[in-house]
Amino acid sequence: MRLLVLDFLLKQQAAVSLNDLEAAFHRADRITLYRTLKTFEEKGLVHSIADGTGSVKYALCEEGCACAPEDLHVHFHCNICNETYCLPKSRIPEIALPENFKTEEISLIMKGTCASCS
Amino acid sequence: MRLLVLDFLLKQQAAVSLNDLEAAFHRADRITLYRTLKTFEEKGLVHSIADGTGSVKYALCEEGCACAPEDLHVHFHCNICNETYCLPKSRIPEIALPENFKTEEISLIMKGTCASCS
DNA sequence: TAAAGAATGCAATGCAGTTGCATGCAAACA
DNA sequence: TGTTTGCATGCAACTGCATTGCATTCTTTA
Repeated sequence: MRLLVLDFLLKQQAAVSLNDLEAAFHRADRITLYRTLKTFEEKGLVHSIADGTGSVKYALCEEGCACAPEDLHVHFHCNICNETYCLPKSRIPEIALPENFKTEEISLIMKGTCASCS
Repeated sequence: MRLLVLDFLLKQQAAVSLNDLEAAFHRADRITLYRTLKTFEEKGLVHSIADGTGSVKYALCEEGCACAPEDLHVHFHCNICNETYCLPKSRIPEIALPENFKTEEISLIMKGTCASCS
């Protein structure tokens, strides 16, 4: 089952939600898919993206992607096709913070129209 | 009631969730507070922040804050005190996007430790 | 004062995420 | 080879937050 999910993820251009997975594997149980994603996330295979749509998306980590602050990329949510894409080439620039603020995580979500829909 | 909520918001340093409001106004109905926030948001008085904690936070808009892409500030969520702050002085820098991607909204959430908790 | 419109409160719904428990499979071990 | 142990799967149920419908109350205005 996990192999099937991994295979499915490899074929995706966009990040997938639990619902997407469920639709693709209608024979499998929602819970199993959920736990599969959680396991993948723990092992560092995928990272989760809260794109503000209410449902968390998951995408495969790139080679050497530690999903750590120093290796963060931008996520783009298209309002037309409702897909969320990783933009590994768009790095998050350094942000000036007030004194004594320590960053552990950064999440940058852009919303608009993607290349396919414009 | 709306005046009370507005007054409460004015006193806050951090963004408030619906639960925060409910705790502060335990005499008022959750739904009323919810609709009050929605109304404020529609009118441009507050902006909503999805900080990834599962509950949406609201904060008063600054003077002249159009909450538009060109006027976006950073939000900071402290993992210790669980508060979410607006950092109006930390502007979101220009991000290089792939060809034909059009941005309409940007949301940048940083997580870590705030000044009070460090 | 009467009527119209808006605000409030109660109840109920929907959805996403999550957990507990029982079952089944498969590898490790005696 | 038979047993045991651990993990994966599936079902059911629960939680929390957001949201809507409907009835009631308040306010405004003619």
